[in-house]
Amino acid sequence: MIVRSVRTERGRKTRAALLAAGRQAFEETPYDAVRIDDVCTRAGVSHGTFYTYFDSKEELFGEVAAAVVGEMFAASVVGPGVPGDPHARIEAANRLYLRAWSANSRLVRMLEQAATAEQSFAALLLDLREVFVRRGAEGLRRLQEQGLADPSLDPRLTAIMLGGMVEHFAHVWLDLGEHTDEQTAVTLLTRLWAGAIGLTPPSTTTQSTPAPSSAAATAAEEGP
Amino acid sequence: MIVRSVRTERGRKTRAALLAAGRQAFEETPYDAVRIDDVCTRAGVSHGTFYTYFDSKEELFGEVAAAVVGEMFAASVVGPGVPGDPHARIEAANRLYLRAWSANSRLVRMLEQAATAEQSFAALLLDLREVFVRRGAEGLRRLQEQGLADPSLDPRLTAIMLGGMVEHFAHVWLDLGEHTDEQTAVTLLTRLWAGAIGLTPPSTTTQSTPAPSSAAATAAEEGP
Amino acid sequence: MIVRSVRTERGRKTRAALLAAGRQAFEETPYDAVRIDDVCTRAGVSHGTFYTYFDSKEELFGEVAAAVVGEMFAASVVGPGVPGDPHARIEAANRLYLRAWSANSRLVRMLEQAATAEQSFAALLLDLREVFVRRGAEGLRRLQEQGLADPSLDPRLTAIMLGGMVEHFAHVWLDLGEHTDEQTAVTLLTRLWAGAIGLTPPSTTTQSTPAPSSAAATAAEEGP
Amino acid sequence: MIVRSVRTERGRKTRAALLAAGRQAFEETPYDAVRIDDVCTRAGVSHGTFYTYFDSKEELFGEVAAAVVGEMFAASVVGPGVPGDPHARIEAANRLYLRAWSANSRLVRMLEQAATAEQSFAALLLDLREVFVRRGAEGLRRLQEQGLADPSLDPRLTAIMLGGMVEHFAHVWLDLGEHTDEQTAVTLLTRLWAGAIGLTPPSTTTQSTPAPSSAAATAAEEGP
DNA sequence: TATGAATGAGTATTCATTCAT
DNA sequence: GATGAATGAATACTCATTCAT
Repeated sequence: MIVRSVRTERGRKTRAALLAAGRQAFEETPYDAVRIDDVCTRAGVSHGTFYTYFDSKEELFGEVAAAVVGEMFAASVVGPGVPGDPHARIEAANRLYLRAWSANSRLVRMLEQAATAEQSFAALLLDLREVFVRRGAEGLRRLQEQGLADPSLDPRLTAIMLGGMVEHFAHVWLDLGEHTDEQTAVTLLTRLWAGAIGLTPPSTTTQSTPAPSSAAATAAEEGP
Repeated sequence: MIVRSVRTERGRKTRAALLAAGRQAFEETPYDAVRIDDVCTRAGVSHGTFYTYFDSKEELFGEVAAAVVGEMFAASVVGPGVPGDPHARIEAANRLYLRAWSANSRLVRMLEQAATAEQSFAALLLDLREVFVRRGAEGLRRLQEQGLADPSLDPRLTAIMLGGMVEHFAHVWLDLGEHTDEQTAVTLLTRLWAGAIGLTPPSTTTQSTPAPSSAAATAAEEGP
Repeated sequence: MIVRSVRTERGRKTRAALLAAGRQAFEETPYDAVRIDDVCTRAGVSHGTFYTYFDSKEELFGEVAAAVVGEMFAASVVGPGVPGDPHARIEAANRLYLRAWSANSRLVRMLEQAATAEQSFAALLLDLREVFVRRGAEGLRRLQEQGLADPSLDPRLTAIMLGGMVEHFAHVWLDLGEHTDEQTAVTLLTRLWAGAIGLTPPSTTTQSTPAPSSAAATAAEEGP
Repeated sequence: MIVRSVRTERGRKTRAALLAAGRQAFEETPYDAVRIDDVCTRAGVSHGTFYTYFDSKEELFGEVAAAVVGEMFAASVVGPGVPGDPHARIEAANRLYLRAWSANSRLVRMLEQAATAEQSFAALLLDLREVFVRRGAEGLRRLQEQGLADPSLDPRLTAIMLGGMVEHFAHVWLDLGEHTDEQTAVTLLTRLWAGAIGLTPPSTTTQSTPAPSSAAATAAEEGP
């Protein structure tokens, strides 16, 4: 079976079922504990059928991971209508960041795990991280240019560190069970982030608006 | 072999060899890929001998992990002779923090992985994290009391987030190959940390306040 | 492979081959010495295939034993056309009894052995024994009602003892190599059995009593 | 260690401890499940020590079995003062027979099991059985000579069958949990035995004694 | 395409036995 | 003699993958 491309409607459905079943399985079960039989059972197909569509568990996981990463890319995009207030924009970005990582926490962990064994997964992971890093660095650079953030900070390294703070918190919060609510977490992450980059206090910028977060409600288009 | 307690010098050496070999193996190989026979070969004993000292791979890993966690506890203690300057003390703490996690990055990742499957490992991991969180929260609280840090920050949550930033950076830096040198990393982490908590710049503060140095004297063994 | 039900003809054949091979192996080899690989080799399948149909050696043995017990149940039924003469009927029953136990002597011994370790086997064994005990007790009770046997004998206990005599003799005869021929054995067992229950000699009784033959008609399918 | 004969007092004690521990273990545990380590633990010696006294588990079991068989030989001897009444003498013999087999039921079963694998054990078992068979055949022959039992019965085969009845009942009674008390069992076994060999009813012999069993109370010296 | 039976490499684990101390 | 650490042969079992139907 060399031609893996699906030809018929029926085949497309089977493939989709296997992918969905695989994603479910990888979310619930540690990587090595995921059995192809489990996936097939969930998908309602026989074991032999799996190999019509995938060469191995690795290939299946690769596709699942790529799909997840694609979703995270999409989710990370701050939509149009972002307020001008930098603080509100950072908050909006942090909320998206936290949600994106929270939604796929298990699978990202698994991807990290798989990355230690397979080069291709490591590359996928780096790609994923790079998107967030670039976005963060870009936002910081813009603030620096506007004279709103400490200009001596290295944008890339700073974005890695502060982005890592958010990403890591998503893990601690969801996987390790640290108790807090999203609003509290986002607010604090944003304050720390703002303080860390020396963001000129909103008091100067938004003198008349005591509630930056209310402005954030209609926010977005791009990260900080 | 029900009695697992080692009775002779020879036995103690063999056990130590197995532990050392296990640690090596767990550092180099993904958890599920570690074979008991690999460990035995490294330790220079037959595989039957393994079961004289451990019941399973899990038990071996448990001991290895406990040892690593113990080392990290020890390494996280900021020793005496630290300068009284809060900024310098944060930097010292961050350096220790980064080194502690860097040195055992692989094993901690593995512990996280193992924690998803075994409750006991999850508990060990929480203990480990808690020590660092407490230390961080305590340091922040002291600075707040001294009027040197933003008093409105929740100490625990802030410590989790900023500690996570350091911990996560250790991972990105070492495991994912982000290029930078330790000094640059520590300096930046410290600046971000200090900015995040609103640490009053030393130059301004230290002049008129004799407090920091005297306070530092009684806090010499604790991080920020 | 959770679904153990066989779906195809091929599967049914393989399963049957494993059962047959297992029965052979258990007949030739002490229980603990039976290797799953031996069974697979006899059945001409790889050892992986074994686990498609059975979870363990115990499960295989359970099915083999159940089959044997089923056969013994069937073989113990004294068919129609048995003479009405009680003595002749006891003889017929003893012959069947002896043959049934002789044919499966090894497997029954093995079942006894297995029963010391596994509760389910003990239950199977008790069931098997109970069938023969009931049949014997029932036959005796009928003879007692007809005034042909000592009415003071406890039917159940007597059946256990005399049945045990036959069962045990099958073992001594076949497994321990006591030399004699079946006819001699059956004749003697029958004389002892008849004497033990005080069976009224047929010559004396049958003449004036039309009962035995009529009674035999309704007891044609039951042993003594 | 070629010389296995024990030289010192200490050695004799250790050996005895191992034998006792082995007997206990073999009584409680199926043959293959008996671990040499168990035996050593019970005996309070280290594993290595076992091999100072025995070559293998088989050798140990051989000695244990020989000791048990020796005891059963001894126990089977009906002591002096046996009453002349044949019925009482049969009862006394049956009681001894039942007790001897009951006391060592588990070990005899194990010996049977071991006999299927090792020739030497089979021989030991045959020896044991032979003693009881001889004794039974001899008793029957005597009764036949005295005109008290059916002279047409083959003494050896009859003794095997009736002896088997007792032996087998001991097993069913003790190992399989058939409920009854010893007195009931012995009385019934004796009645069946007596009836089976056509023993001339006591009424002829002990006219004035309506309670044969009371005479049996002071019985014994030899079997029937 | 789908099925599910067959395969066998790979791994953990047990335990009798040996041997240095 | 006694100890207990070391050995490794023997075996059960799993599961990804192949293949005939």
